[in-house]
Amino acid sequence: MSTNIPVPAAKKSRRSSGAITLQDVAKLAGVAPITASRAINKPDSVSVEVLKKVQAAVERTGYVPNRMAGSLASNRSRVIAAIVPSTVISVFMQTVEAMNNALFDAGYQLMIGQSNYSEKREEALLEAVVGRRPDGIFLAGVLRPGKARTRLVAAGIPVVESWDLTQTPVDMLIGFSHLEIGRAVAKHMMDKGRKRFALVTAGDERADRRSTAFKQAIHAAGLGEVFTVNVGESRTLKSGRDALIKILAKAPKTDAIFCSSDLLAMGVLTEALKRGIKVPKALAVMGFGDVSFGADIEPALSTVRINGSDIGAMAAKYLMDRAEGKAVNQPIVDVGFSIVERGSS
Amino acid sequence: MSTNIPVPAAKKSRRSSGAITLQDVAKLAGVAPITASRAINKPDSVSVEVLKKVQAAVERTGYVPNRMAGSLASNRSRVIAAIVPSTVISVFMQTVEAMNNALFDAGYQLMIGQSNYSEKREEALLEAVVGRRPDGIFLAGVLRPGKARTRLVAAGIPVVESWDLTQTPVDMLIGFSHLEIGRAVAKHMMDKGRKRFALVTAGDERADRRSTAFKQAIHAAGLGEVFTVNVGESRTLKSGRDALIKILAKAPKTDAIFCSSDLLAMGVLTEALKRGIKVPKALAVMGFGDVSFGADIEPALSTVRINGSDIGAMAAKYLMDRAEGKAVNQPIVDVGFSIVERGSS
DNA sequence: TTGAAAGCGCTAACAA
DNA sequence: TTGTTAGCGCTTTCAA
Repeated sequence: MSTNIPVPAAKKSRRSSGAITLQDVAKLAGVAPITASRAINKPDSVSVEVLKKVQAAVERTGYVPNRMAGSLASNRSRVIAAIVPSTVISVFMQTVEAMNNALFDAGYQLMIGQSNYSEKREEALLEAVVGRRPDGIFLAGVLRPGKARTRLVAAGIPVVESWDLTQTPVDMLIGFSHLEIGRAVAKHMMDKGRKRFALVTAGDERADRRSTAFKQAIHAAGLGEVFTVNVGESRTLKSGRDALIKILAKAPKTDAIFCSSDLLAMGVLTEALKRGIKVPKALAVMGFGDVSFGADIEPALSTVRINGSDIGAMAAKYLMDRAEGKAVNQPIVDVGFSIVERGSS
Repeated sequence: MSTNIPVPAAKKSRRSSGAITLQDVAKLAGVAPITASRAINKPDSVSVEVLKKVQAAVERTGYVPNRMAGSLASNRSRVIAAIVPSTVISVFMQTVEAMNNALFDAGYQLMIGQSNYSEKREEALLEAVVGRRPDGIFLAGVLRPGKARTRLVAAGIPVVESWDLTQTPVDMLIGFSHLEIGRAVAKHMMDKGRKRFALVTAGDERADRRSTAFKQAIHAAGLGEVFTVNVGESRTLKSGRDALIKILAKAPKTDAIFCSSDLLAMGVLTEALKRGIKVPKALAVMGFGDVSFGADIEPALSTVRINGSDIGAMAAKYLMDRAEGKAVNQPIVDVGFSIVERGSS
């Protein structure tokens, strides 16, 4: 039995990958490569007859277009890159999920890089990512001035910075104010009649800003020192437990604790539970991020809610719009936050 | 002041992206493009003099190599694609994190797709991903026979399937036996003297297999029915709480519950705590996955531990080895699991 | 509606 | 060690 189906196993030339190409499909369909390309990408621009022939050829050969070649020729990769500090139990993953869903539906693909909260690594990642010529870059955070920032501006790739505000975004920005969050949490706690405050905070810049604003608001109200435990890179539940132990030892009269993440707050709750400290009666606890299960633990965790999915969906839309040459109406968006009062405060 | 630095703003040709190219760098350095390429990619293969000139030109122009063009020419993308069911609080993210770290260090990039536990979407994702010509594909799970599988085999791209075992992997496999896990958990609980069992399980195939094996082991020991709550797609802590309520209503004598995820198990623990049910005295609870904070909650969660990071690191290594033409010694690996006995069982 | 030609920016292959 | 040439597989441009 003879067949015209190209045999991928037998490489055609030294350099070829051996895979079925548009060329093969075109030959089989008896049309020019560009016509086959049109039939596949813009079926409307081609006669029904040609369309059928090409589709048959695609089916028969199992042709999968090489998007890398297409991207090179069209200067559009349909790839969006996201750079996040962490991919495990991270508040950013909701955003990534929402982006990924929106992108997939539009035929885009997501590249992901994790900086592990290291600025140096973020720069290296950015450099690597720019080399891939993505149509857009999403950053969980705001880029500090520096080489990477300069380069990103020069590259002219659409960028969405997020999860923060700045007067000088590289390009687009979808964020909220950490300063206002610190104040709002302080106000919430003071309104509840709390008098002695503590902070449990991870060592990153945004958490620092929430903490600082929190402290300032407390001081402004004349409510004295805020005992602070910095857990550094250790953003674990265990760190939250240990932090409460420290607080109990050094500032035993504390009646309200603001944690820089929900996981840390859960640690505080866990340790409080173990020691029989009544929450919220004797101690109010608030987290940050609104982890999905925070509402269902006991006591339910009060927290600061950020609509991470919204950020992701908007970022995807903005980036794709820009990739397609459309202007983005409102390139700087403050999505705000909400104080979610539940059982723990 | 005159300068030879190419101006990216002024596009050179209609088609060009306008970015600095290797050509520009080569011209500025006074060498051929291929020589500039060598200076950048294999500095050892070039004279010190040339190296310096090229580096200076790169520095001066801010050149970032276009990896897409490089990939097309060399037929090596240095991209690995990972397809996972979910990216949020998912047991797979540890694996993704480990892969991402290993890949980044070697100059690779990770594309990520989420199937949302849908087989249909997984197929679509696979098709899209193959078009990007990644050097390797990582799958969280084993691919069922079907069109996608056939196509993947035909594409000849190195593949690692994972988190499961099969006699017929597409290519490489790094997994463990869900059947043995079900048995081991049953044995663990029976050894502890438990008599009446329940299951709280999400609606996916691997969880089903653990559950079935668990039930069979219980039956084989003559210990009667296992009351089962299927939470479907709702893999939340809340579902775990609701499940315990159901169990208490329909099978109140239950003294041991095996949950298909740690989050479900935490839900069971939470509800038990609220109702004053003593864990582990009156009720033993086990989860699956060993979420990072399971050891630090109260009571600490007994679970089945999978070394997700190991899977990720191995997968990255295997895939890169294969991309570089090396053979992989042991393409099928059973990484096993361990029963982690903590406070809840 | 279809096609021919000419790249996209890089590297493999071969030659000097 | 360096360079010339010829692609990689696709799409833009221009012409019929």
